[in-house]
Amino acid sequence: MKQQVLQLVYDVLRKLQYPVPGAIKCEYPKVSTHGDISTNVAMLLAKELKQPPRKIAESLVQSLKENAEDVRDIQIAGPGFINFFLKDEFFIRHLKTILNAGEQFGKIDAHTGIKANVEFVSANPTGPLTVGHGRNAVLGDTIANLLEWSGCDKVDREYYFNNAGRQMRVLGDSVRLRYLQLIGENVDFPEDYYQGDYIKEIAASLSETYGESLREENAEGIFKERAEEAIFADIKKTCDRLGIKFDYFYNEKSLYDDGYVEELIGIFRNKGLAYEKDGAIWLKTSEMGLEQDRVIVKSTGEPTYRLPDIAYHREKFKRGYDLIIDILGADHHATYPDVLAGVKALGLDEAKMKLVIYQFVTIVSEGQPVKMSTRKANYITLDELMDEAGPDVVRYFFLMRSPQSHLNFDLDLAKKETEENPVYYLQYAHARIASILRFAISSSVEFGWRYSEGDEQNAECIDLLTGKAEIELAKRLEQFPEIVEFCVNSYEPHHMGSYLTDVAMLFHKFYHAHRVITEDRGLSLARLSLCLATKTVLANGLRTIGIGAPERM
RNA sequence: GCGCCCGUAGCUCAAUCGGAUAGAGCAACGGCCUUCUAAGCCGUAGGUUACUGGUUCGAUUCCAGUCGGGCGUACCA
Repeated sequence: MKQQVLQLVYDVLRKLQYPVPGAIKCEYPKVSTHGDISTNVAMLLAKELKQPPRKIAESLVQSLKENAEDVRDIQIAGPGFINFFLKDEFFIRHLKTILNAGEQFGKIDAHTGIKANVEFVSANPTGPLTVGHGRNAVLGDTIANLLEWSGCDKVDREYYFNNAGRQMRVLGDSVRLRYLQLIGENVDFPEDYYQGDYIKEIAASLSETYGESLREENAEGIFKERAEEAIFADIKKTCDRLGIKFDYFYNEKSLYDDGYVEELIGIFRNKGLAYEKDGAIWLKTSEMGLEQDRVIVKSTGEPTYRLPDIAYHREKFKRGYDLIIDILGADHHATYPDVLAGVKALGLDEAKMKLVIYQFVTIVSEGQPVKMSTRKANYITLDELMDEAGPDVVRYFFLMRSPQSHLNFDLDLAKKETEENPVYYLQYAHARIASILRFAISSSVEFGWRYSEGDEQNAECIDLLTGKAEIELAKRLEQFPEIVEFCVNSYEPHHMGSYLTDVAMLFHKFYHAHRVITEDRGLSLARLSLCLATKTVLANGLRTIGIGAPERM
């Protein structure tokens, strides 16, 4: 509706031959006495027209009124806001639109024709996913969901990993040493090796299968392979529990095997953007707007991470994506400018790339922050979290806050409980509606009429909804598609959570104010329409953030 | 030192990219179940938006500075 009002404003401005200011805003006022939708046009025009805003507003209102449907009144208030009061019937009749759209309600076309790639998690297979990865995983998956809801032709979820490198060598050697210990060798286990129990488990399974025959094997062979295999299986299982399925697992190694890294060095050289110094190859990032040049190949001949990173993003462009999103933790923030500069230097359109940075997660247990380190095995895994709280709660916790805000994850709260948990508030509203519908089917006969699913679609009596709680709820439901759009455009899914909480709250209020099933068939059907529309919005909204909508609780 | 993020109720966080009287959840206090789910509802209390200045009709939001916290600042990823 916001869009329609905005359009109306533009039309009237043109008609009256007023200048059209750049950033006209329409918004939902916080207070109901300020109407349903409010615009700041008059204030924006004040300077240009050299007239007081309220006077300009007055000159607009008449014309606005003549051209507006569904509008009950237009008022001028405060410093010069123009406030639109919409007819209640508009919102009530809109319930039918929601019911007709059903599972599709909230799908928008903001990204029609776009092929998107969302890269997230991307943890190397050195250990189980921890709470830190959880925020990344949930954020990435939810943004992908929202892109699908906003009309993308295709959204690929991608996991980028590296199974070469030093980290992985240490991992293999950690398994090897644990294995040797198991078969009775007296070896030291270095402190900076991977300390987690999962290493011992992998070693144990190796000793079970191969006995002592691997005594002379080196770390890079079967030890590393088995570790990678086992850990990746574990990671995928964890993601699966969270409801996350990747379309691609992209191995950094393939960039070398396919010659893309080598090719990229050649391109930079040909463009005169790379040079040798001190035995290393440098990229002239200083000429690309960055502070200093960066090494892309070390003097040892080994590339630094940024070279394959650039090659990787180049591949994403080649694969035809129009939107390339990276979900990165704040600790990786510094790596992005290099990639961006590299991509730009290649003549690719860096505007297609979007970065979503999220701040760190602090686990709080018994009031104390828990320090975590994968290597030291001092961490809480995502799986443990889900064991205690369930996937829905875990997802919700990670999505409650804006990405740029530090997230305090209260372990005791997440573990402990059910009723203190905000996510149950939403789910409860959904389950409650489901229960009412069951009741309607089974018991309406006792009230002198019969309800079966779909009857509410024909409720001509929908205009019987006139209570304050009913109107308020219907108004909020109408905004759902705009919330989807807002979330996807800002890459901030936490707004969906607050919106749904608000819908749930308005529903609970309605529930306490009005009885749904009564002897009055018309009124009952009308209220069932409202219930069903609410259920639709809750279910669809929960689907966008990947949380279940239970039929009973 | 420099760069990015943050500082809002006792606690954890919002605030529709500059709007009107800054809002939720938890915690505290007082009410509401013989009627469709009390995992709920109603009410009370809680604030100089870290601080100082600036920009304008208007600032939690933008700019400068100060204080405090987090993360970076590699020929680690």
